[in-house]
Amino acid sequence: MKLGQATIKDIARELNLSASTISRALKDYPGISDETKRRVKEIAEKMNYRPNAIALSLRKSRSFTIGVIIPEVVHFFFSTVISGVEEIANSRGYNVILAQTNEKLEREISSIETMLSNQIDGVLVSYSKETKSFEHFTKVLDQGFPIVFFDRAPAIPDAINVMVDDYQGAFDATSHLILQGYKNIVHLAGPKTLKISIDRENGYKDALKRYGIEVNPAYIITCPKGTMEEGRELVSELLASHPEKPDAFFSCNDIGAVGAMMACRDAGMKIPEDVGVVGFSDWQFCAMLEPQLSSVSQPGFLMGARATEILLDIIEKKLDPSTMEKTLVLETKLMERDSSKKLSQKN
Amino acid sequence: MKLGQATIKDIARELNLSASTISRALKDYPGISDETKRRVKEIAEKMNYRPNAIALSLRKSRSFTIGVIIPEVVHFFFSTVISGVEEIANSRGYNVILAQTNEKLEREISSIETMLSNQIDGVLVSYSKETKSFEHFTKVLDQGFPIVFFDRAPAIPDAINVMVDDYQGAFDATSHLILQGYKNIVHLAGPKTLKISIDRENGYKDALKRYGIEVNPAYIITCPKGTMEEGRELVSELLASHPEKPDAFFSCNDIGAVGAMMACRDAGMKIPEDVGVVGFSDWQFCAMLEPQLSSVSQPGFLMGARATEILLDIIEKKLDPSTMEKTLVLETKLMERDSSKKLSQKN
DNA sequence: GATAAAAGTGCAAACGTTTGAATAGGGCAA
DNA sequence: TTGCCCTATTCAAACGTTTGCACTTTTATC
Repeated sequence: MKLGQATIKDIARELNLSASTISRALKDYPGISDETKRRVKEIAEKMNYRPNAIALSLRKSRSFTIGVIIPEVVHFFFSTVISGVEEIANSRGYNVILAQTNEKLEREISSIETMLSNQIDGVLVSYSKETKSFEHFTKVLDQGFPIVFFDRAPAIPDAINVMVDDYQGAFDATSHLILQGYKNIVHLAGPKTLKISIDRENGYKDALKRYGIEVNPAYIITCPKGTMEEGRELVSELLASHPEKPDAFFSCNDIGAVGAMMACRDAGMKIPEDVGVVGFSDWQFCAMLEPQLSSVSQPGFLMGARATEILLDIIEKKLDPSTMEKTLVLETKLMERDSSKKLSQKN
Repeated sequence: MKLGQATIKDIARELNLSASTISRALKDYPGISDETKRRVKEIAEKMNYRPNAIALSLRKSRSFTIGVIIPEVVHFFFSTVISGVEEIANSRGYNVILAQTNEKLEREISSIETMLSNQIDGVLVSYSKETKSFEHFTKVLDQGFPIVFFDRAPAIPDAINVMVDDYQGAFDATSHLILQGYKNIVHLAGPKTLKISIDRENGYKDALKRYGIEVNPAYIITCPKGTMEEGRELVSELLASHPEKPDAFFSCNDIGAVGAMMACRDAGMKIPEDVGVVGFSDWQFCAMLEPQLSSVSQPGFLMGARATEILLDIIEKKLDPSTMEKTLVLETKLMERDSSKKLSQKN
């Protein structure tokens, strides 16, 4: 009948009761007669009553909504993270509001502003590649607002992070290549603004050192864009210009690894016989390639889920940000596939 | 100083003015002296004032938030849709709240309920595979609440849809296989609950008829799960059991197509010489496979963007749902790659 | 039959904002 | 002085809930 949604007041009018009685009856508060409760619920049902969460938010200064700020949605890893966030948030009665920054600092700043305006209870952030200063985060953190960072850990003291052991993952991947008999291992590195890039590079370097191989700076190629074309081009150039050709590639991402595979194929090199390749992230398609691409798998869903659990625990005061463990490191797992299996190939 | 955020009242107290004056000053209403405006803005800035969008929502009965209900986030196509939605919503000043159903009807129903409770202004929906009855949508549509469906069009008269021309895409893909000289074309079909599955199957059938090829029911295999393993198994079985082996596969999704490619390889058949394969959706990885997989590309970003534009236009009354065009069909594009190029291979 | 306790319900304020209407003070013409 | 119009500001209600307190009525106790 009415235009908008039925409210508590409408029910009150209908039954000649006060709004407070309706509110209490609906919530099964003690002190309301069973008969009244029954009638209220019946009418509520009939009028298709749906509590107005906005009014509740205003009253309680709690919105039961968390924000997620992410560089890109169209990204296998991040989409798995979102999935994990959504799953936990939903199961604990929270909504998820989403913003993607497209790796732009400006979008990051405006997103967090809008979200705060919308009274979110907390936010999960993976900051953009452009972000070098973290004031827009510290400003709100200082006000006691809960932020949990994931994947990309910011240079903020005492910030709460959920990340993957990028160093160890890279170390494992590089070690694996060495143990398979590859000697000249090139690293396709990510932008230096991201801690994960640096960690992965360090893992790579330390693995080489561990096995007594000298780190060759010319073998570390930075791929700022992280696209397949970029990887393909840079690797092609390297192969063309370098007298002693590299015989393995460890890329900081899977897409770059595919680029490397293509460049190698272009140069007539066979994978894994002539050259080994390992990627990072273990995107879905790794198992579909020919040969299947070895990669360091990152538990995206788990990361999203754990980060959300921590955030909600902080929001609900089950966890105290000042005394809690600040960093949660999740383990990676090297998925050894054909692209790096020189040894088994020899059999 | 204070615990929470500064409010209009705080500014009012600070300047010994009333809340209404502050509100008007901040919005540059006429009738407020320039001097007052200046002072108000200065203090607002200093106190780090941030308007409370929740209070505004309550007042205006408008939340400037739209919902997106989607089967899965970890899905290339859907993630591109989300990206398009986010882009347009953001540029027009709206928030996006996200829910994934994991293809469960129950989640779909509870998601829309929660969103309505949260006073969203409208919702974009791609319904789940489990959904057979649409009452939970018609109920809210009848109340005049704006819903735009995308990709999967529901059986609801007058519902507003943005979809892809699945029929034409399938027709094109099948025609392409025929023109390349393949004769026994198998179709890996999707669940019959989805209109897109039926449309694609019809496109396949009609293309066969168009070229005078009889439709063989045994060549239509339904893959309810749509996983790679499922495709691989079903195709392997078919190849093993069928005396006259099929020489091409048109799959209703890319993952199934990869399964088919693997099964063919397992059976010692060469792609594209012995068997042609075409997928649907043109996921990122298609161009990374060996051979590269031909596929029907769906404009996911555009679909998200257009659906959002339509939804916001309805919300903002720029478009009238009763008189507007109900269905927007976006074109697909066949990406012809090596997996289906028998002819050029022969040269 | 008085008194107290218990049961059931209503009042009113609060959350932060907007907005139509009212008010105060000043200037100016008649 | 009166009357009128400006300008700048305030009042108060409204959006839909919740909740401490007060109020009425019934029931129990002595």
